[in-house]
Amino acid sequence: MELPAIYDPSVTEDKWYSYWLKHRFFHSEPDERPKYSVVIPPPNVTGVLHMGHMLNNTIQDVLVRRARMQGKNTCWVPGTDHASIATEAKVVALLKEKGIDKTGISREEFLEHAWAWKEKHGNIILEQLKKLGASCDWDRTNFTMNPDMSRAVTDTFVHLYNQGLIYRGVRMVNWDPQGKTAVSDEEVIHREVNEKLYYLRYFFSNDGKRGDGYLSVATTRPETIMADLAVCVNPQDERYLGLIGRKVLIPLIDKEIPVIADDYVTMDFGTGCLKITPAHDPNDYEIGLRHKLPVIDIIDPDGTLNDQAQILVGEDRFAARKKIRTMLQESGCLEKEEPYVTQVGFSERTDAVIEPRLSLQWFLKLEVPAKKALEYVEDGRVKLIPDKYRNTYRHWMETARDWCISRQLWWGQQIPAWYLPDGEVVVASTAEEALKLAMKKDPSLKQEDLQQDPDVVDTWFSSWLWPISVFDPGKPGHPQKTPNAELAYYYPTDDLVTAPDILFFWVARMIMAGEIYCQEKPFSNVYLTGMVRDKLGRKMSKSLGNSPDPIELINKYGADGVRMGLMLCTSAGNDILFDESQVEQGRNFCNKIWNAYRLVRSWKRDKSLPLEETSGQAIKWFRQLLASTREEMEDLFLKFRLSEALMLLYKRFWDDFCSWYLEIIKPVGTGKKKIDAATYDTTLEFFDILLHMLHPFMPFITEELWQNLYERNEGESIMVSSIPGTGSYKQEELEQFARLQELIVSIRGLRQKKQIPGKTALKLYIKGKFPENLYGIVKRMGGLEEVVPVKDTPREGNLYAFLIGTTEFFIPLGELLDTKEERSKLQGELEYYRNFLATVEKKLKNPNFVQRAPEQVVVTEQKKRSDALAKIAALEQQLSSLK
RNA sequence: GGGAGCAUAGCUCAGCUGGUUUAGAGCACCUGCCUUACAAGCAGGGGGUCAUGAGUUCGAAUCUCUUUGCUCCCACCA
Repeated sequence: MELPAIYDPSVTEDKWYSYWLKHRFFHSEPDERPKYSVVIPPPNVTGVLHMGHMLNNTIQDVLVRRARMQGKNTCWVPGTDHASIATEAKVVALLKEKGIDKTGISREEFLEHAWAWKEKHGNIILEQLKKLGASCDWDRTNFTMNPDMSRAVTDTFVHLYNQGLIYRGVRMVNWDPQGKTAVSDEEVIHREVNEKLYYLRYFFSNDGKRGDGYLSVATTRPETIMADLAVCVNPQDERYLGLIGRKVLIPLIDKEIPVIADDYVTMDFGTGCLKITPAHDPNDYEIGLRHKLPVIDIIDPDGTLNDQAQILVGEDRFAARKKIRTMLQESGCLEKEEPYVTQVGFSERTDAVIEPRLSLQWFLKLEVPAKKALEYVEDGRVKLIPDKYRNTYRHWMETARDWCISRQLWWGQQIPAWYLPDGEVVVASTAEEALKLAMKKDPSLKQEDLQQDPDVVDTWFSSWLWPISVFDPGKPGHPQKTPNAELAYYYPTDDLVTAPDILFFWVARMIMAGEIYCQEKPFSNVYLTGMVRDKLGRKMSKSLGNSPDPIELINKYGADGVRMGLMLCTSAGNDILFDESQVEQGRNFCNKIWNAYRLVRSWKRDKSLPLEETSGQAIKWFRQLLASTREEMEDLFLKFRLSEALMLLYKRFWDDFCSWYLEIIKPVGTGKKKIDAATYDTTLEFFDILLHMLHPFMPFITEELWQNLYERNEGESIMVSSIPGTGSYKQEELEQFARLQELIVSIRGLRQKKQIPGKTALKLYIKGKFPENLYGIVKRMGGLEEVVPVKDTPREGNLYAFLIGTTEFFIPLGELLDTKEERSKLQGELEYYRNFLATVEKKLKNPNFVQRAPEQVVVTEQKKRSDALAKIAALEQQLSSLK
């Protein structure tokens, strides 16, 4: 078979992916084998694959493929999330382009558009994952708004309501004026913003007219003054003691409001006077409650001022701020303004400035679930990787406030609550059941008398059920129900791979749902990936244009190359600085593997040839190296140190297998490609093992070569084949070989330095310990004609001398030896070892050290001393023989 | 404002339950090579007072504290 010198991923990747699909290797059904299950963090159905997905899904695929090769019944469940607010925003924008206003169409019409859009774009991201090689069980592809998934959400709502965990109430919520919906605390992102602090004059009231004197009140939100209901000072504040109870006038509208006192106010901030606006500030709301103030809401859901404001009606809150500033100035009520840096909340999804807003919403009590979910992590039933996230996790779980779960949107699961004409509410899974409940209160009621709550639940209220409902959608909402066979087999899942920014949104809540409905964790390990940034450490964003298109990268470098590039620079929890050069390294590695295979394939197996000593020794060494590598790999995977595992394989393949093993055994001489059968067979076996170890990281090229390695039948695949055994290893023998390598590197270095061509054969004397059965390899790799063991330093002149461990080596160089240079080299080394000896002896002469240090450490130091002494003696002798 | 984490070679990182010679890897870099597997390659090589200052210790990259510089999380003092 003639193979091209350059590996071309484009001819293999699609071929093998279709092959895997055709033979349903990704599909899993419960059986008697041990299972390994993973649920994908469902990407937004509107989403397009970005580098974060690439990283995340590569990691999952590596874990999944490795488990599968270990013989586990492996199930990776894929799917997408309906992402209510993000998707709804997209659909609204899309309709707007078509000239359709959401407010002008019915809920049903809107949902039709939304579903149509989902059908058209919803699978893009999953198709992209296939390009990456993701071995998901596509038969199980799910969607958080599939009917049975939605049913699970509804049942959960009903169950938790009946448990008294869900309640409805008026609360100050985070309002997104762009999405026109409430959002949870976690969906608000605080950013520092340069604003102004305005100092406003609230004149004392003289029967509703401006009296003498005023209170100066500092605020960042002058547009809300019309909703003021008091000015508040600290009761301890001597400046204002006599003023409590007096009335002041709101600037511009001259409305009379009282001066009240509350401990909340800090005396040394601003002027010590705080305007109280209960409708538009959470703290003011609390103060308002304490002082029984009414509430005046002047801002509409879309962020514009309403009639209640009296002035600037219809203006957007920020436009109103600008205008009111001018008006205040003109009326003499703006005392001064100063620059002020403050934290402003933005909506995670729409980036609109969050407006605190009083509204009637549904809440889920988190206190008890959070406490239980904390225990899972604290006692190690759920492990976070890296461990540092335990602190943040604990902090959040200890301070979690009730979760606002209602959203004023249409795209999502509608809240299963029905209102009776008298305003009473019934909560039930279906309209019929709701009617039954309602009729218990009033038998005359009919279906049309009931009004379903128009809101939907938060997306996370569906995704927190994901690891349960993908297996058994009937289980959420029904803690007593016996789990179906799937849930019983696959749950809890093994590993979850996700980003730390949704640790609370999602991970914590899945643990809560797991506890509530299964009394069991949803997964054992949570591997938290870092964020993918560009090489300058900046976040990848569309506006910066620094985010590469993953599909283009795959087309350019191959999926294996991209996977390797990502995996090389990922350590759990640390952000990864992505640079295309890493992907290039991945591609180069593919090419290396490819060419190693080409070399092996170019040989002719010849049964009549005997096994050469050099090959025998190389085989013995490499077999042990593989055994020790597998042991290391086990350990690295256990600790989720995936980049290190890959780097280890990279070095084993490139440095050890290619540069040493293959170079030692490869047939030499022109045109001669014959190789003895034993070496040939063993080399294929080694190749087989290496391909197996590499496969989780680089599935395509390994499958391609594995298929070629031996005769294969249709239906076979590396991904479901077992790894050949490697046996045991002896550490001393590996170390011995490492010294052999060091010797050869020294000889090559000498050649390089002295410009001795490879063809010029050299002679080597060995004084000291060095196994004779490795002479052959030394000769071959070092280009030597003779290796001579000696008892004493040879008498021969012009010897180039060097040390490895305590063994001395000499190479006669004749004219080439520069005695002066040689002497200074030896003297340099001598100085080094003398200094070294000095530090060691300093330690050993220190009675404190000898007394207090552990015996083993002292022994090591003594060994260091004797070694150094031996080396110094050797060097001195070499030096004297130079003269 | 509170909390957490990080700082080791030009870059990305490992080492951090203190003691395996005087700190490692990959990439990048430098030198020499188109040696019929691979120039996406081969061979060789240089490069770090482990951010700072102090302390604990016989001994510190590793433990404690100080300073500086980044990063993240939490927190609604107008």
